[in-house]
Amino acid sequence: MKPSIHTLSKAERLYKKKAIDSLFGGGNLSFAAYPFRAVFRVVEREDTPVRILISIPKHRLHHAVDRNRMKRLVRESYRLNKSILTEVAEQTGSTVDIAFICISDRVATLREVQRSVCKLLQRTAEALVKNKRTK
RNA sequence: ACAGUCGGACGGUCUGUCGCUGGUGAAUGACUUCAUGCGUGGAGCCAUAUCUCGAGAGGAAAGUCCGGACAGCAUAGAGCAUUCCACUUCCGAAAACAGAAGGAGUCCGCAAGGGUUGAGUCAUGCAGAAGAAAACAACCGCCAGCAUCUACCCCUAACCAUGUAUUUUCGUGGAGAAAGGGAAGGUGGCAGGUAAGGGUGAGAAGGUGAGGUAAGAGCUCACCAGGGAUGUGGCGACACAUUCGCUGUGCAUCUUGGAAGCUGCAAGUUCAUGUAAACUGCCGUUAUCAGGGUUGCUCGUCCGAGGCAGAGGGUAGAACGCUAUAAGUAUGGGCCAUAGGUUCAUGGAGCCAGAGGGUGACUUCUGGUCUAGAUAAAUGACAGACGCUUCCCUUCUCGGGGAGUACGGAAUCCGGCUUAUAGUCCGACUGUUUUU
RNA sequence: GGUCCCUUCGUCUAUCGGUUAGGACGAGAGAUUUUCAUUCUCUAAAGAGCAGUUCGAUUCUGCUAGGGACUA
Repeated sequence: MKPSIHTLSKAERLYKKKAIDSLFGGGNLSFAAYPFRAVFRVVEREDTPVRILISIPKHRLHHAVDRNRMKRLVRESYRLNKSILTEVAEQTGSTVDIAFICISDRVATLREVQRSVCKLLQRTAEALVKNKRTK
């Protein structure tokens, strides 16, 4: 096992404006698991199997310090648990764009964030498998 | 001891595991080029699920309230507007400011201290409600004069009573005119004087008291507040003295002096990708005016054959700007009274640039270097220990346990201001109480 | 990041520094009606917060909080 499996480089992040517009514009599937909501979309295979985006609305957490803290917690829990989704995506041979959106008004603990992110990743993986079967 | 004032400094530390950003060196891979004995080797450049090394938020990074650097555009000139500043002197590691320091006036505080600001007001306009009136006047009221009236009061003749006395007369008391005199009063009278009073208000002709007057009035005087002039002191704001009776409050406008070109790193530059030189309406096209530049307007001036508006189409990826090309420490000294910080010098090892030496690893000299540079936006997460504050148990300490450990995250860069901050430290002071 | 703007009854809004802050919709009470609706009458209800300037602040100034627009 390679030591660098829990990583998060720029290639794993979603930063192109077009991709973000299509992710939020069309009717893509979404799940909610407090304190987060996930939106995802399956596209043709590119370099990386999964690309993520984290969004903390300013009108929910006013201070920049709180937003930074929340975003870092999400990044950390995704980094430690991303194998749930990446393995499925590798098998199906497509790229998944997924966005995590904060729907909480206060800063959560690491345990809450980790539970939420794991749940969202599992449900996304299930939906991905189902989507491939229907095809 | 308690309470308080001002100024300044700090604002966690260590270990482990896993990550992020950009960088040095190595390794691997792709491409270009040179050499070639076609096996490869050298150089350049790019990349990374690799390795190594060291770096990575603040005192306010915040608010965006001032000012500057920097960038683009603009800039012959004249006039008029507009905005900002406004007690005074002075200051700088580049400059500027609404900044710092010292000083002045004024208000608050027992005090240490703190807040605040007067450019000018001659002319113009306004001032709700209340009040007679908001400064021009008018009204009520007060007052000497003139006219007129009086049933009231006083004096007096005649008259009555009484006393004295021969009588005239005289004294006392009463009564008393339509005549006379006096005093006082009246009149919705006349023509005047009235900065007292009319109690309301932020403000009522500067305030208080005395004199004065028909009544009053800085009309006069004393004291106090302000202003003008003169003199003295001060660089100055101002202060003090003398003198002049000069004196309502607030706001706006106006006037005076000074300053200001506009936009802001999403400025601006380059590469890549892509589209519509199409459509509709209006104005104009060779001699005067469509339109544009000239900071907001006008004049003037320059350009000028296309311009303006509507409705739409397309891109939004990357690089530069951009964080010096290049590091942290140890010792000693100076400065800020001290805490902490800052600066200078030196030492050895390190890095960068240039020059020189050596076949080469490398080395010598000179100069420099104290470092965040992300871009859907890194600087982190978790665990443990320590430190600090406070509480409880034990109590001489030691020790054990619980709780807390703030405000807040760079976005081109600096100098200020303002606002938010758990806790700690240093210096200079003030007041009260107790003891000596 | 930069440049600007706005906060007034429950909602939408008006206001030249000077009354008891006006209006519409909505709410409540009453009248009309057999009842409901309509209609009519009446009532309650507001200056984002804290300071400053002023005799007096919703209005002017500063700070704080919240909301919005434009800008490659």
